Amino acid sequence: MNSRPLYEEVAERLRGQIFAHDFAPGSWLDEQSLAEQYGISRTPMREAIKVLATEGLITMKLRRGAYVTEVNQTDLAQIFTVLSLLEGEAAKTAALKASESDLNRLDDLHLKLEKAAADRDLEQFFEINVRFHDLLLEITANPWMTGVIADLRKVLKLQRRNSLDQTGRLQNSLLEHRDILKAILQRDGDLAAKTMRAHLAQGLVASR
Amino acid sequence: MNSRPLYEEVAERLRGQIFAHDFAPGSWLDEQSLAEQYGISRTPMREAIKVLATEGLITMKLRRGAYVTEVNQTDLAQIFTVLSLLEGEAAKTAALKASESDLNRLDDLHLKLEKAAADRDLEQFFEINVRFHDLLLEITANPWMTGVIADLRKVLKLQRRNSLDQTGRLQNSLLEHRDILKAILQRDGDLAAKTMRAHLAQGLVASR
DNA sequence: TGTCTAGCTATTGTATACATAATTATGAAT
DNA sequence: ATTCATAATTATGTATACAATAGCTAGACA
Repeated sequence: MNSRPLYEEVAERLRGQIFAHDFAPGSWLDEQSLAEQYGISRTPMREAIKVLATEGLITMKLRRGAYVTEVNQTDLAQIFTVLSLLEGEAAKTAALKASESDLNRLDDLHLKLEKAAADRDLEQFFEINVRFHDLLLEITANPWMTGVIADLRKVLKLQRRNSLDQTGRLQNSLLEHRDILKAILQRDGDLAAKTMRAHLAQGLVASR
Repeated sequence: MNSRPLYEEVAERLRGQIFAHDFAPGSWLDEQSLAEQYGISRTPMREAIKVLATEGLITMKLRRGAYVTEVNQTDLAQIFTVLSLLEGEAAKTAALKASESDLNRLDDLHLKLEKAAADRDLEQFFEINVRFHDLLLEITANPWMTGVIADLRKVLKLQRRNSLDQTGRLQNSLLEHRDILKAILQRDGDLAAKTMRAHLAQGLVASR
């Protein structure tokens, strides 16, 4: 009756729990008790665990089971290096090939971001922020790039405490977004890439 | 007794068969008969299939089983776009931070590449070529970048017929490698990135 | 009291059995 | 002959059962 296999739903739910830090990085995942909690058998739970392990969220130890992956500061810096490069390129591509309607959508989203910032609505700001980045990827229309970025962002979510709540980070993030949008509206690809890279570099600093 | 779980060995073996085109892209993978062929039960076979599916080599269809992923020309172009960017950056980083001993190793490898080309030893040329690219990644020392590149290269291997056997491709590839090495030895990061991107762009053209 | 060994337990790894849904085959009716 | 409905088959999805090993506990001996 379900529209998708159980192991996928389980994988998604488990992912959510890991992102929510229900399980701390490094902690052991008891597949038996997890299966009981979810009200399923071990089989789909094991398959879901394999998926998350391949994604890098979980680390398998031979005959010792599954552990939530720990990412250290070095990992974070290296991941941000790759992300900056990719999202920078996406911003550049978007600047060059966005349609007029795309630009309107970007502008519209940014307005909502400004509003969320003015309202000091962190939750909302965070969500719109993600949508802005996603829209750039949508305009870039390279599913493989989008996929790679999504994978890396997943790993980031293991560690990153919401860095926007740090003093001034929200305001700075907004300023950076303004620069990015401006560059794109001017169709200045190189500037778009540069401002995006700077934006993500700040993200790394804020995550320390 | 085994040093690693069965599903991992199965995943590796299955990957190899897919790369060897034992199963054509788009073809159905009969998990039951595969398990019989491998002399194992369906359970580890299913777990291995989940791993390859997460890697993108296999596509799951609900209640229809597993199929070898088909990549089309658009996919290839998009993947090469991302690869060029990443490997270009790796070449740049390598040019800037390689130690003298690293440079010697690169030079040494390239000499072997020249020899393989002179001998018209395609097998050898292909292998040294891969080692050269890998060495650049090793010098760059960003495991996450290396991992992303490895993932994308896996998907490429689904489709790419060995493009080096095309007339003149080997010779051109060698020339491109010369340019890359020269840029790195001169520690010209931007030129290294540029020549590497050009090299991969040619790889895409050759794969058509 | 400390340490080494033996076996015990808990958990992973693997196999088998059962349930369910999709495709194909069969047959009847128009 | 073609089409639709229904049954049979087959493969996937899920659960349970069995096997094997790593780590722990307890007991014996120094």
